Amino acid sequence: MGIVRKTKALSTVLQIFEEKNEAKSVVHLIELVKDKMNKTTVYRILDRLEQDGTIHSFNGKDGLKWYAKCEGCSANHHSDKHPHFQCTKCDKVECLPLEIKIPSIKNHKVDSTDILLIGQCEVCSM
Amino acid sequence: MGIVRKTKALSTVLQIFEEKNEAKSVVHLIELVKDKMNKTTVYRILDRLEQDGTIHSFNGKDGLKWYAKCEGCSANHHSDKHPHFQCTKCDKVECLPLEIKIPSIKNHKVDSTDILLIGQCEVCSM
DNA sequence: TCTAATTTTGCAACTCAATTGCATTAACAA
DNA sequence: TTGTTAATGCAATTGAGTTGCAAAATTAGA
Repeated sequence: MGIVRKTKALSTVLQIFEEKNEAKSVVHLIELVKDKMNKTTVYRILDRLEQDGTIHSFNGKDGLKWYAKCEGCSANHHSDKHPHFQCTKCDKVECLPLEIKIPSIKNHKVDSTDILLIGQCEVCSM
Repeated sequence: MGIVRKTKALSTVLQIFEEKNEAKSVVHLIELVKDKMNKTTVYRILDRLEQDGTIHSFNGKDGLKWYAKCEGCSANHHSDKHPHFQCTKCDKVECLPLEIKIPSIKNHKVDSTDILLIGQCEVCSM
């Protein structure tokens, strides 16, 4: 069960994802809202939003957890198979609107993929 | 600078990677050698071996750091672009001898990739 | 609108992987 | 064998993420 009640803390977090379609690390999110709510609350809201399929999570290059808004996902179906790109200079993460073909692997059942491309983003590669 | 001196602790760790070509999490490695050396030593040896290109590291599905022996890598060139597969049931990780085609991304420079496939391995999918 | 049920939050304490500083020990070149 | 310095052990620390519990906020129903 995900979101049940609409609270102030919830809309604060939701707004961050809605005003700019950009991935955010949990650490950064906590920093952004630190005057408005406790870090535990941030973790719990993110959990609930992910259960509802509103956002999806993935691991950044340093092992930190990141979240981004889902496009066309729901609680029962999560199409978070798209790859992410993280810049080594500015650390920003982008969701890439690409399908990456994963060849099937003998005797293995692949449920999900976690693909992170690491390099220099548009701004930092100039 | 990677490995300079050949110590007992070093060969203990190296032997683990050599006797079985299997990825290991740092946590598991520390457990394996806990009677022979300090965990700090394990972390430092892994660092040095990675700098030399003897092993490569990647993040497992739970954010833990894993290491595996490199095939055809050196200190200056690291061909760790191969994907890894982690089983949701037994947690084991395999290095997959596959090339995954990454389409080039406009105005981005991709230096490396971090691809983790998650599912059930040969043993656990039966 | 008021009340009761229950979800959500804040706070403090905790877990656990990973790192750091420093004194001691071990490797090895000369 | 000795001196240099890399490597190690140990204790303390960092930082992300989690947990338990009491207090506060939301919401459904009267």
